[in-house]
Amino acid sequence: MVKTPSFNKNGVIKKGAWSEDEDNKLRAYIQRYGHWNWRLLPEFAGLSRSGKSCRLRWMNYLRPNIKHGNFTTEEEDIIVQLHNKLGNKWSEMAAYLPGRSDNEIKNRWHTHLKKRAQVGQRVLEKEPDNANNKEKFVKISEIKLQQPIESPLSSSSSNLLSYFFNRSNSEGSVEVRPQPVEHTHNFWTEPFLWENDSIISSCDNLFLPTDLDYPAFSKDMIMVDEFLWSSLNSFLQYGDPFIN
DNA sequence: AACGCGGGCAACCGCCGGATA
DNA sequence: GTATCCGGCGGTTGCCCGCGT
Repeated sequence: MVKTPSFNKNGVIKKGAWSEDEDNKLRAYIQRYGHWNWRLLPEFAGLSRSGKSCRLRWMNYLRPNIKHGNFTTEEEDIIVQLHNKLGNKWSEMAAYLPGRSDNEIKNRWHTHLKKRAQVGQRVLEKEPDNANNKEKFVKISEIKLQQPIESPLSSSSSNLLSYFFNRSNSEGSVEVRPQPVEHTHNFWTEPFLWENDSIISSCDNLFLPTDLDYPAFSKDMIMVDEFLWSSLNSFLQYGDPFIN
């Protein structure tokens, strides 16, 4: 965690690295209510951050199934190949690399792969007939890309819902509606403000698998994760926040 | 041991496009 | 048609850390 100065003073938007406490607040809030409006979210979640900052933190670091750490050789090869085809379309590339955020891919490109690609290009220009080089780059270009994965995690709440319902319909229309969690707070009448850290830490467990009846027909629906379920749950409990 | 430097990465900034009133 | 809001995206910044001298 990068240390940074804190500017959290009465109404001042805080910038810089996120603390563990802030992460917990954001995670707990989104797991429970989803991200219905990024701009208003920090106020309800008790965070002195901009909505954009919250969104970025969630997308790049906190959301479930996000991968951190070293890229595999295969992932790097895919990035190089995708960059050849797409250019700097980091978000599109991210669709091909499950668990990797566009920011992470972009960083990886700038810190490692850009140089590698430039060196490779120079070698090819200098020694165009070198069989080994040709073989190497042909090999990379032949990597069979998977179809981009439609990631519900990078979509809006409403898209999440349509994703969910489309999937369930196409899977045979099994009744899979999760059981709503008993909320102790009413989202629309009560700001979601934390009173102390003990509450925050306990809220990490707000959304346990036992709160819902997971569908048995599709294992990967579970992987769609708690966030989708919580969004759906909020929808079922409170209706569409954009209509009400 | 102290210092400088560059790499790595998280986070910010500004712009753009879509949706809505 | 226009203004406004919001989310998303890509470029950029700035801080930390490890390594070399």
